[in-house]
Amino acid sequence: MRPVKTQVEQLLHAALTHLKGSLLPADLSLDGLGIERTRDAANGDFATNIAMRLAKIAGLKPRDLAQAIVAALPASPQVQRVEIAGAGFINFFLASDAQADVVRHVHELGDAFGRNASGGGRKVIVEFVSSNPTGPLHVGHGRHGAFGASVSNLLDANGYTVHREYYINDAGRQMDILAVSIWLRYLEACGEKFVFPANGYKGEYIREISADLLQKVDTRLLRPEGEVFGNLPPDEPEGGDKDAYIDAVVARARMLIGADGFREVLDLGLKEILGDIEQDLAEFGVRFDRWYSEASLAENGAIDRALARLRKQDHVYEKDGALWFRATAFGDEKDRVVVRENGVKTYFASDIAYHLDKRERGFDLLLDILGSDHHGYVARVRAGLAAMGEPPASLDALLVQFVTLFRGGEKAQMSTRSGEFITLRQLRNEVGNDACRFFYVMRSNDQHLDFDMELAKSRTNENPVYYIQYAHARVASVLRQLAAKEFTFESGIGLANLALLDTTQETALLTALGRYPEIIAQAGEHRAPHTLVHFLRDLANCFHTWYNAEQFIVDDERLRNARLALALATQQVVRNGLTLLGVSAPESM
RNA sequence: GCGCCCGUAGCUCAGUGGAUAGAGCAUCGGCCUUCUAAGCCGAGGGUCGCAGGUUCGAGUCCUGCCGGGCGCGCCA
Repeated sequence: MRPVKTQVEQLLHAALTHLKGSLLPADLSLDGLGIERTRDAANGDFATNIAMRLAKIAGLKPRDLAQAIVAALPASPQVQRVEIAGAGFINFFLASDAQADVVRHVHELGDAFGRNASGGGRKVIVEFVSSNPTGPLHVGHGRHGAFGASVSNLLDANGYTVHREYYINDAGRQMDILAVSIWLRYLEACGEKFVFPANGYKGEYIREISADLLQKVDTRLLRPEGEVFGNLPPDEPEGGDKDAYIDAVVARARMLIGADGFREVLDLGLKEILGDIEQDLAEFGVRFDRWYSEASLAENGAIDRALARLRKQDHVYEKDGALWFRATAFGDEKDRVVVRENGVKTYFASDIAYHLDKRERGFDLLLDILGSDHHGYVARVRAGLAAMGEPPASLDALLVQFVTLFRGGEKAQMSTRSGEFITLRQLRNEVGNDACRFFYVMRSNDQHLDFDMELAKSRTNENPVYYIQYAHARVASVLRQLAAKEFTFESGIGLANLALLDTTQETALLTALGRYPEIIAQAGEHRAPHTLVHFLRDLANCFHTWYNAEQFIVDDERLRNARLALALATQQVVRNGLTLLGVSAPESM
C-alpha cells in the first residue's frame, strides 16, 4: 500500500518512459523527475515542472512537451483530471475516492501509518546529549535531548535500525577537578576554613555529594589525622594561575588521601551525577540504549589500537615531543595532537577511537548531535575515520544552536560563572514535559532558540502544543458524546461511505492526512523534527476548522459513521506524530 | 584574519529552484440555546540584509560586501 504520491509519480514515470527514444533521449534518467504537492488547491493536488525542465533537450516549447506527456499518461482511477497550467506545469487532481483512501489506510495501519521501510534496516547510531558528568543538565542539554530523541524516532519511523547512545566524558582533568571539588566541600563540612579554588565546581550539588561522602565513606581515608591544610598549597593568589593552582590542589589531594581514596571520591561523584542525569532524561522521555564510558576506551586499549592503526598507515608523526595526526592530509585545516608532550593522550585521541569503535560495532551511519560550538570538531573526526580506512561520509553531524530562556520579555538565564543556572529539571517542573519537548523541537536545530517560558506555560490559545493536543482530545470527547447518545462507531459503514465527505473542510483534512507519510519521509531525510511540528499544527487547524463547520453525531447513519471515521483517522495521525515528538496525546484536556 | 550557522511581517519563525512569499503571537472586527470557545471566521501588516551573477524562472544556487552568533588549545 503505497502513498498516493508514489502512485501518481509512477504514472508520470510511465509516460516519460513511453516518450523515451522519440521526444526524449533514450538514456534519460528519471532521477529527480517527480511531482510535488501544490501550495494552492486551485493547482490540483500534485504538480510537476518537468515539461519546463526538459523543454530544451526535447526541442519543444514547455507547454507542447507537457501536452505530449499528458497524452502519454496511463489512465488511472487515482487521477480525476490533469491540466496544463502556467508556463508549463502539469497539475494532477486526485479522484475523491483516492483522496478518501487515506482514511482506510489509517484505520488499517493504526500506529504504523506513516512509517516506511526506506531506511532498509541500515544501522545508525545516534549520539546525543553526552553532557560532561560534572553537574546537572541545564536547558541547553534539554534541547539536545529532545532533538536527539525526536530525530532517532524519525529515523526509526523511516526504517532505520536506531541505537541511541550517550558518551560519558569520564576521563581527563575535569574528572580530577570534580573529585577534588567534592573533597574540598567535604573538608569544609568538617570545619576547615579556606578559599575554594576559582576553577573548582561550585554548584550546590557538589555539597550534596560531599554530604553523602560523610555518611558513606571512611572519613579517615579522606581527612588524614593531624595534617590537612598545613600541607595544602596556600590559598589561591589573586590574579594567579588558576589552572596551575587547582592542579596543585589535585596533586596534594592525591598525596593525602591516596589514589584509591581519590578514586573512591570520584566514583561516588560520578555515580550520583550520572544517576541524576539519567533520571532527569528518563522523566523527559529520553532514553538511551547504552551509556558509553570514555574512560573504558583507555582501559581496554581501544585508543592504543586506533593510534596503532594510524601509525601503521603512516598518518602520525612526532614533533616537539608530541605525537601528531596528519589531519591536513584528510581535509582538516591543521594537524592535531593525539599524544601530548607529557605522554597523556588527548580527548581527540579518545574520540577517534570511539568513532572507530562505532564502526567496528557495525553501524553504517554515525550521527553525532553536537552543540554548535563544536562545529570545528567534525572535520577532524571525519579525517580520523578516513585515515583509519573508514568512509568519512559515514559520519554525519547535526549542530544544535543555543537556547535562550525568556520569561515574558526578559532573559531568564543567569550567568554560568557563579555556578547558578536554570536546570532542565527546573524547566520541566515549571512548564511541563510536553511543552518542553514541543518547544525544543519547534525550531530548526540550526536556528538559535528563544524559549519563552510564559508562552510554554500558558494554558491558552497562544500555546501551540495545547492546540494540537486539543485536536486529539476533541475526538475523544466526541466519542464520549457518541456513547452518551447510545451510538457506536460502525467502521464498516463509515469506511464504505467516505465518498460522502466532500465539503471544503473535509477535502482539506483528507489532503493533510495524505501528506503525513510524505512529511515523515521528509523530516527523516532532513533530520528535521520541526517539519513534523509544523505539519501537526496545520493538521490540527484543518481539524478544528472542520469541527466548527460540521456536526459529527448526526442522524444519518452513513454520514455519521463516515465523519467519525475521518475524525478517528485524524486522531490517530495526531497521536502518531506527537508520539514521534515525545509529546503525549491526551484523551481530555 | 580564517571557518561554520543565522539575517523573511511589529515579535518569534516556516518556506525540497517554480505559480499571487506563509504561519503563530501581537493589533483590529465578528461567532457559544448545537459534539470542550485550550476553538472557528475575517482584516490590516513584506524593497525576503545590500549589490552583482547563473537560470525560462531565485527567499532558495554562486560571488562580494554589511550585520549578529559560535568556533579557531599539547582543554574537554
